[in-house]
Amino acid sequence: MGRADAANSGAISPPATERGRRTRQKLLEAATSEFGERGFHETSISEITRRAGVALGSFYTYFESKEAIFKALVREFSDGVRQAAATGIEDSRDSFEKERDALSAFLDFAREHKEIYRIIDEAEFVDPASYRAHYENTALRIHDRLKAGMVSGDFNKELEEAHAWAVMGMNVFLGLRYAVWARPEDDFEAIPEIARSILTNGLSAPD
Amino acid sequence: MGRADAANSGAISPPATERGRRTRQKLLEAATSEFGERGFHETSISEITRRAGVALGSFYTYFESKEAIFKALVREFSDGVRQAAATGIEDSRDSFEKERDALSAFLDFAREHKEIYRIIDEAEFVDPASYRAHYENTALRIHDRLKAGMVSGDFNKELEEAHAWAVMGMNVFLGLRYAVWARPEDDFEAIPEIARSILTNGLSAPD
Amino acid sequence: MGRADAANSGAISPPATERGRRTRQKLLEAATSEFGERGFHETSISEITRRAGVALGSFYTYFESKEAIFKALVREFSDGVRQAAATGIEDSRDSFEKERDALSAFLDFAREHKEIYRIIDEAEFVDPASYRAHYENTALRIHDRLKAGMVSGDFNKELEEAHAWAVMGMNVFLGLRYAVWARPEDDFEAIPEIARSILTNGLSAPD
Amino acid sequence: MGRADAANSGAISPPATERGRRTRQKLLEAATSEFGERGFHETSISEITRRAGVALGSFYTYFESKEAIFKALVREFSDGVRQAAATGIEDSRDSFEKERDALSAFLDFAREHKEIYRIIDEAEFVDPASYRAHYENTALRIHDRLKAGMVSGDFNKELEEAHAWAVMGMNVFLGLRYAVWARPEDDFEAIPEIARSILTNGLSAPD
DNA sequence: CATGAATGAGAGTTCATTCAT
DNA sequence: TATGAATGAACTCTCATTCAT
Repeated sequence: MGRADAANSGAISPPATERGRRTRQKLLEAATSEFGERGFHETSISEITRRAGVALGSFYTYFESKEAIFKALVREFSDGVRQAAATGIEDSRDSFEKERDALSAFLDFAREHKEIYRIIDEAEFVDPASYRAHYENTALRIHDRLKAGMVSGDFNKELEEAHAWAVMGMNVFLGLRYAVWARPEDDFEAIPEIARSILTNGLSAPD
Repeated sequence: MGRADAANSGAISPPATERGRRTRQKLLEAATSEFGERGFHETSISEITRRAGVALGSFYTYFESKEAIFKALVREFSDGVRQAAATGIEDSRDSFEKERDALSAFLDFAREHKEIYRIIDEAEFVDPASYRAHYENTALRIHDRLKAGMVSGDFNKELEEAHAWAVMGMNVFLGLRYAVWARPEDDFEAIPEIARSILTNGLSAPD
Repeated sequence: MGRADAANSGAISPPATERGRRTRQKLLEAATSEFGERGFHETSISEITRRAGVALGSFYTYFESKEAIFKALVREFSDGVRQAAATGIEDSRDSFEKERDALSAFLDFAREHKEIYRIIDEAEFVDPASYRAHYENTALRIHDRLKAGMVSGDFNKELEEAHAWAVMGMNVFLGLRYAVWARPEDDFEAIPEIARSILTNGLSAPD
Repeated sequence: MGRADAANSGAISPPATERGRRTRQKLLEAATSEFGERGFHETSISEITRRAGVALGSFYTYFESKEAIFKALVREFSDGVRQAAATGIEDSRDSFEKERDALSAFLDFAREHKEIYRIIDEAEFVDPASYRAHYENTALRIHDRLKAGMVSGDFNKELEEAHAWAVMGMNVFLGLRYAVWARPEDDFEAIPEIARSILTNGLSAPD
């Protein structure tokens, strides 16, 4: 495979010079903004290059196609989410705190990178494989945390994949509402704790 | 309203004949399939009309634009979800059952109308207002059920809007995984009960 | 020729009923307004029928094509101009008055039928033969008046076709400026007299 | 201005290379011929590019739309008329000769650029503002000449705007008849002198 | 590496006209 | 006569991609 890739005539090698690296980076940043603001189909390569301040033709020095730069961004954001969560739970003291802190880190990430929703969501149409991979990988990681919590005794022993998807869905929609569609009156700091209480007690009234 | 509509010269009036009604319906069905299979941007009007078995120009007898038929479908599906849930909870005996049954009805609906995810999700890009309206309205309805459950004593008195979004996110992602991305080995009948247990006890291990 | 026309399968016969006559008239009036406001190409048959309050298909009961109704209007206006001028000079006492009164009648006609310029001018593109015929016929009539004035001794004996075109151009542009593009501050009643003075003395300073 | 233009993302910047300048010029020439022969609505962009020998898409590298290239041509011709007249009267010895020579230059220009009538006349429908501007500016320039003739004592002191429009109309229609619709038997060289005689003595018989 | 002109397939949309009712 | 649905050719415009400089 390595050789096959090298043989792939249209393949693009990483920039060899510092100047090239900077140009590539400017393109990625411009694409993030444009895709985030207008979406994939409403964005043209020429808008990306204009925003990046480079010539139209230069785009193809760094990316094979419009899809290619989009995929690169999806991967970048997918990684960003993973890392944010991983870092966020380093100091958590139990499994419930872990889930709360993972959500909290995710919300922070989403607030700083508002484009993430539009880019990952649009992957459903532009690059379905990335889209599915992102959510399946995320679910796997959550599932792993659930398993750890089962072992530690915090969580019910019967949890399965569906629980991981339920937690993920909760997180994603809380992010949609309180990061992307945040309103001035929202107390967004309270959200992670709300999620934790749901995972701890569900919605039940106290006995 | 009547006059304003009449003044809008390019506006489209509902079909005046039975034949017209049938043609419009055929177009809606063809569009559902095409948008569901290929997505909005990969679908051309001519594919829709070919599938519907009418001439290209006939499309514009019934819809102002590609966006317009898409919006009509989003509204239709958004309504379908609402109705499915409403019907599904008619016989539920308590608030927890209501949530379980609503999810169950939604999963059934999604399994029958696999296109719904692609169409509603793509609304984020094609018609953001519908997309947001769909989720905000759905959250409102869930919130209303939560309030009813608080009054009835089933639910914790502290539930708020965020809880509704959490429940909605859980449902949406369970639908994504177990209706849209269902695998043969899945026991999808068990899903609603899993959701109910989360809402009842969270993920906690029994005391 | 009469028979040949009758044999022409697509040919349209004059309305047989009073109702038909009224519908045809409504179409002509609607077309006058639409062509006058938007021009030939920006006007669609459906706008004409909507304005006339009849069904789209009914248009073809009365006119063979969009060009056909346009031609009918050009002819109507061309005739209107001819008649207005003819009536306007009935009481004129000499050849100079005749020209003044013809212009005056034309200006009145154009003020009442503002659409005339757009319709006759657009004939240059829609039906060049009518356009040319209109101006050549008008020039011929003016030329005839010039000849009469030469015979009566009012006019210089050397006048020829070019003089007729010059007079016509003067009239047409005075109409453009003082009927179609009239400004509130204009003293449009003075215009015919100005034209007469030009035809009488040119622009020369008095000796 | 610079910044405003740059901000207008879809705006078209002047060709940066010599090759670009040539392509733009070829398009203008092809458009002149096509609009002149068929008119604006009967001409398609693809006919223009075919005649220019460039690809369809290249059109939009240089012009924003079919209207845009048309406007550019109207401006060009409007300018051409102005210049032709200005040059034509450089050696005229009095005000009457000036008018004669201006007309003569205009007739020459129109004979060399037969498209001018169709293009300027069609502006009435394609870009009414240019059409009106062309004639109002032309009338202003004629009016200025009339004023100069009043000061010099050649012309009657009472001349006003209407006289300018009358002169312009005369010229335009003499051009229509003797440049655009010229006939073999016409003595077109005599036309400017005829116009001069009208401006000198009107149509009156000599005393 | 950078530039920007050139390409052309492909899309959405319009609308004059026809025709079954 | 009147209706309005149906037709499909034709058009303008977009834009990802290529390539000569």
